[in-house]
Amino acid sequence: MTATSSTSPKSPARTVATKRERDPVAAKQALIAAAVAEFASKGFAGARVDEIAAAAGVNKQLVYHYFDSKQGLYLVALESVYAEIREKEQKLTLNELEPLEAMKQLVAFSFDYLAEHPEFIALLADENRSHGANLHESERLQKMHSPFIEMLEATLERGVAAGVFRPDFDAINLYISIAGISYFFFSNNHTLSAIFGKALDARGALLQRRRHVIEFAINALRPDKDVA
Amino acid sequence: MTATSSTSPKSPARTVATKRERDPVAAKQALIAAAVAEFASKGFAGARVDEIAAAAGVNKQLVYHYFDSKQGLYLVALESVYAEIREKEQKLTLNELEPLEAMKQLVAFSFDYLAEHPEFIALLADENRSHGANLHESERLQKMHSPFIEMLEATLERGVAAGVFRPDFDAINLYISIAGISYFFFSNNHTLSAIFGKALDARGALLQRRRHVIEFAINALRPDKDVA
Amino acid sequence: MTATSSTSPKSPARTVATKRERDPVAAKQALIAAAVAEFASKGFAGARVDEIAAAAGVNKQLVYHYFDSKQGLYLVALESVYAEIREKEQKLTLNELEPLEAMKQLVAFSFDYLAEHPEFIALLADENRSHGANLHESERLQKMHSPFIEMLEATLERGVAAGVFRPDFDAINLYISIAGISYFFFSNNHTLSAIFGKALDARGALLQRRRHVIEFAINALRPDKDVA
Amino acid sequence: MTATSSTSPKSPARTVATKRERDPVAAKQALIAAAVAEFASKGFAGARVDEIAAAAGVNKQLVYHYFDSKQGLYLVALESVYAEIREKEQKLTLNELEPLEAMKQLVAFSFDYLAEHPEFIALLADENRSHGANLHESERLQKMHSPFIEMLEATLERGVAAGVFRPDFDAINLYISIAGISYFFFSNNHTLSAIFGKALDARGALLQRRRHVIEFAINALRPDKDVA
DNA sequence: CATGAATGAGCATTCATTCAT
DNA sequence: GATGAATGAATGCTCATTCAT
Repeated sequence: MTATSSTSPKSPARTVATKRERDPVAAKQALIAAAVAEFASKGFAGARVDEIAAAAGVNKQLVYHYFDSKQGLYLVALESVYAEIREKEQKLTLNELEPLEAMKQLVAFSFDYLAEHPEFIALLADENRSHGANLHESERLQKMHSPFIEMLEATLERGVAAGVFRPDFDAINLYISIAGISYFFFSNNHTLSAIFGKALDARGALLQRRRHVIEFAINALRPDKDVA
Repeated sequence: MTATSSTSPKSPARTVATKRERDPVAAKQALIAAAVAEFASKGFAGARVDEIAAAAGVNKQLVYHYFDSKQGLYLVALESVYAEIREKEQKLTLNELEPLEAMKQLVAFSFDYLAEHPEFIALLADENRSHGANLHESERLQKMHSPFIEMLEATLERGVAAGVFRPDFDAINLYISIAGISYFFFSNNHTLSAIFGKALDARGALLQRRRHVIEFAINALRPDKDVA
Repeated sequence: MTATSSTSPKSPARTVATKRERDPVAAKQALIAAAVAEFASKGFAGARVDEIAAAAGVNKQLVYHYFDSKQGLYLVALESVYAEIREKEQKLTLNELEPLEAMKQLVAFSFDYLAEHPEFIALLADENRSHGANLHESERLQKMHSPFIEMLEATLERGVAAGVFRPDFDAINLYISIAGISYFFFSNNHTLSAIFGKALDARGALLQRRRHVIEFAINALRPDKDVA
Repeated sequence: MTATSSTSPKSPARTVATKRERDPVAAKQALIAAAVAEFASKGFAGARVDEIAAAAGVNKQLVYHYFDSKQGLYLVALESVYAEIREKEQKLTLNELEPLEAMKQLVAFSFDYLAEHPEFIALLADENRSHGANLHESERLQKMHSPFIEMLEATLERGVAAGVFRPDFDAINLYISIAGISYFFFSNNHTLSAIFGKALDARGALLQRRRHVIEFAINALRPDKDVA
């Protein structure tokens, strides 16, 4: 990666002293990206600082320079995956859609995001095994409130008002249920495939699951009857 | 746990107690129990053979004597937690209940089991991070077919026939959805608590979730309308 | 090996109580044979008691029962290979041959024995690395005087008297030289093969070496001149 | 040995001495020297990485840093002893001597080198027990062709041409014989001493053997007769 | 900032040996 | 005697982290 190229070792005029041969920001980003990948595939304990540095193409010392410790790097990696999903969530604009369609998009989004970000799931799993210790430590993470839950709440209310959603569900439980039907499929894809003897990571199974998830969630939300 | 059971010192007065109750089966069980706990709380890579042996109250070498390697012990630990849930599943007798009630019990069971067995979730998570590698290796695990899915299928069919369940869902997707709404709540309890700023592991939150889960699932299963 | 067969567990009359289900002598022999092989191929430190017992088809405990320790077994193994060569040496009857022919046979014997007993060389090498520690410990080994050296001495004297051997060599130095030209070829066969890029363990190389060895030794022994 | 050399503390007054002289080359050399000694006296399997590092006065991890594994260190140790003898051999200049004298020097050299380098013998022995496995692996070792054999061949040819050596011996066999009469004396010094009840490692025995070795070899090389 | 060297604590695993049955 | 269980002291090797340049 960030190779040693970058020419000009001793340029006659070192105008900008702050920016030397390497780009600190790029190095940092490379480390975080490598960390996310390594922590996701090996877990915190299984991940190796050496390999993260090597994968990022930087010296191991930089890890300690920038992040103090393996733990520190893990924290930033965690923040980075959270930041990314929050950013994606921001882009959802549902207020103009009618409740049913908006809800479908929310369900679809939570499915699609997980489908494309297995590292998010892996990091979450490790974080939960350690009782969310890092989450509690990070102030930044605390502040990254999810707009998703608010959109969901707004959409839910609109739908209830419009009579297309049943009023029994609170937003948090609904969120967990909607996320859960997608999350479990991805988080446990391998064990489920083994148990059912069916390749649930195949393209077909994925698309089929996506349809089911939306249908299942929407149906659960439907009001009891269209009482006359 | 630490096999302190083992009643009956045989002779009422044993002047010099044998240093250790020589009981291979107990030692093995103690190791497995300790392994389940350690692997669940630290993950495979984070778990320490030393600590497992210490927790089991046996010599570390016995791990290798009985299980060949840390990996071997992990495999048996995994099998043991699977065996336990399969055993519990066997005890469910739903054929005499009417479909709706049977389905409620299935949903409740999948919630209650996870509530009481956080180590099951933790081991599953680690296993999925490694792409179910151990699951694939173990023949015993392959043979531990879940009766749950069959019960679910039978119940689903009965309910569809009786007109109380919609016919659109296949059993596998339904299973994943039902399991998912419970699983995600427990597997991600800590991160969810942090995000929502709400103690989701509190007794009240648990009971409330349980009610929601059943209601959500049952509702999703309801047929489209009671068309006249 | 020494299988569990051996029938008749509870014969009505256990006349000979000393000989039970197994044959202690056979077990001991099997252990020694296995030990010779294992120690020869792995060295003392590299040899594994477990594997020796397994190869002998007996329980590991027997090693300690019969030989006290790994070291004890090694000692007996060493004695056994010495005993074997001494026994073979005993069978040489050279007094009736004329000195030259007798000497040729001595040289040939020392070559042939080594050719057929690589384990002897291997054990000697390990023993010498540890400064012959075991040799010094064993009284039995001390007593196993080699008849070879005496035969050599007698033959040498006869030849000198007959004018066919030069008188300058003492028997011990001669013995070492004769043994050395064969021993080095076998003991260092692999490194020599590597250095010379030639398979010195091939049948042809062996026969050629045998001829050379005899010729070289006999020639060295020839008196200075047939001075008139 | 323990790299205490390293003169020059540069600045005359260094208030706080650096904890350890940071000198990779010295550390490496110290490790190799310690490895040669340890492997020679204990064999590969008996040698302890801990003790090698301790003897070299460096951290154990450096073994793995520089040599990857115990095996890797062993290989380098082996290469180092080979390199040393090759270097010594290079210094022999025999072309100007007459064949007989040159041959005497060759024989004497092969005796003297072994006399002074018991570790060479010990490492060779272990290497041969493992069928020269390491020798085959090392490219560097393959390339360290011995000039000795070529000198021997040249000297032999010159002597044959001059009529002072018999023409029957090929250089390889001759090399093995010459090396063998010295090697065996040293390699098996302890067992020979035990068998003969004579301290063959004593100064006197050594000198006497040296004389014998030269005489024996030269005599073996003499042509059949000074035929008139 | 960058780099290789160095450290120390720890980790899975091995092994000769002993114990209990 | 025979067997599996058990032990404790290692043993080769790893890893996060720090140092020196």
